[in-house]
Amino acid sequence: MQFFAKLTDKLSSMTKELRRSNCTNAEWLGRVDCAHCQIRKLMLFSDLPETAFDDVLQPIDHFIFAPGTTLYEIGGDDRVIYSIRQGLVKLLHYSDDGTRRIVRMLGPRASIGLELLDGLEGYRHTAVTVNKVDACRIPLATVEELQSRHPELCNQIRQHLQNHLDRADEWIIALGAGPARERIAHLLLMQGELSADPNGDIALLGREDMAAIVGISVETVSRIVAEFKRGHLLYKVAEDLYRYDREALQAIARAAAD
Amino acid sequence: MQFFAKLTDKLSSMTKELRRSNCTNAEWLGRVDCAHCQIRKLMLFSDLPETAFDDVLQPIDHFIFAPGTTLYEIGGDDRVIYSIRQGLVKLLHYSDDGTRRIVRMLGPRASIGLELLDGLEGYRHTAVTVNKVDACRIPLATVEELQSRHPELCNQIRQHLQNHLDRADEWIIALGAGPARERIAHLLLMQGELSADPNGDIALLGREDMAAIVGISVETVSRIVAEFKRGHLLYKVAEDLYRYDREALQAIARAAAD
DNA sequence: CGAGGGGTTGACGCCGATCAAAGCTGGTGG
DNA sequence: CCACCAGCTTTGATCGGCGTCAACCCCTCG
Repeated sequence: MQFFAKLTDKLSSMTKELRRSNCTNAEWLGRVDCAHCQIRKLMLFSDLPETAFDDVLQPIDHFIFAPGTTLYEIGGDDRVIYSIRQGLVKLLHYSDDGTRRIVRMLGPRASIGLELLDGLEGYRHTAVTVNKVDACRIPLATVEELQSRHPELCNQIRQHLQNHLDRADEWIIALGAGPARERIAHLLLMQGELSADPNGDIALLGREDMAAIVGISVETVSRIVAEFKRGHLLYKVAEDLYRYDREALQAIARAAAD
Repeated sequence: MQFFAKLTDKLSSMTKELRRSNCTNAEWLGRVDCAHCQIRKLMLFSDLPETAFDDVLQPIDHFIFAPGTTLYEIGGDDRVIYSIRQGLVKLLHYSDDGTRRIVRMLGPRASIGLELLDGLEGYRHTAVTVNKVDACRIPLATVEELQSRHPELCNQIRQHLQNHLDRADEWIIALGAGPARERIAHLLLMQGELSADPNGDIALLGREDMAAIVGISVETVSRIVAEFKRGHLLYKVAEDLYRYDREALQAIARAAAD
């Protein structure tokens, strides 16, 4: 009996997920057991004791999302947030003429959708996976429940928000002004720092995404990236993996902007 | 005895303030009695009961700062935050070539300096008053003390951070891309919405500040603003107070960006 | 009265947007 | 297996917007 309840629950989670994902499929990895999560100490719930998760009412699910999957849409309110374990998620905003602007790029350890805690406005952006993304989907009610029992969670949430804010400011300063080549240099350097790779190797984004990030045209991005490649400031070290000349890029980036 | 302690305390507050204010003077209005503050319900401490302030260890002071006063500097850590009651404060970032970029513009009800709660990194920006600014200076220790006794304060802080974040995103989307005239139009509209004035009348910023906000040159800003004035999209209604043609500016702003 | 700071305007050149077309790659179906 | 196509990247040509340098105006303040 219990078994059936759990099963239908699982299935409804999956189909709901599949419906929301407009592009591709999501692979459900199972109900999460946070208490024994290997990387919990790095994530949103790092401060909580293991016992905190014993009796949460709404379950946390663990997914792997294919590239290009929409996790949520601006204005929507699925009552869930996502904690990213692996991969990249872009937060975007569509202007009414169809122009897309990428506002933030989030990787491992980040949480997205926290703006729902604020009340009735819904998600502030559309969130789309860039890579294959490994993430936990946490019901908002669960966050609120945990917070009411463990007020220290609030500090963790605050730090996550502060982190978003710092990234947004960096975005404005480094990617929002100055000549195109400086912005691209900044972008590559930022990606390198964000990268999980010890060498700082990065997976180049599509030109369209890069254009939407730094706010210039696709052609210009392509020209500059191609130029970097020709000058060996950027070269392939593996399939979908590029290494860059940090010194040189920093010199370009520093030319006129921070 | 107690009286003298308080007095010297006051004086040290004042001189410290005067030292930090590199441009102009700050007028000290006195120690604050939050419990009876007329506008507390609108501010950071809105959720707290009146009794919460009975025995805070470090005092909250109330100042009026002259235009151009530096409240704090990037990287510094004065262990205080400011709650803005009236006026405008700009948060800026200097690039190493001397370029300034204004990252946020904050008015009544906003709190600045909350990033100190996060730990050891200090202020993330330099904060400078634009107008005459009426603000309360709250020691960080007081915030932490109040929060430990009233965990619900954390939600209020979270909302303030979320608000900053929303503003930053808006900044990126509306002011960080698109042709110069669209950005200026957006800027004026944003100012109008921020304005306390019921008609949405605004005090025009200096051209240099506007340039640092939208990331274009002073001359271009001047040209565009002058053009707006010539076309009566923008006209003076009083000393230092301008009204704008909302429809027309929105049309310009919508041309290609949000 | 002169000096200085902020705003406006003009002239010129370059960066980057736009339009257009040609490689390149992977997928699909014959 | 190859032909073909679609999508992405690269490259070229052209043109307009905006940065830059410079002069001038206006106002305030010493």
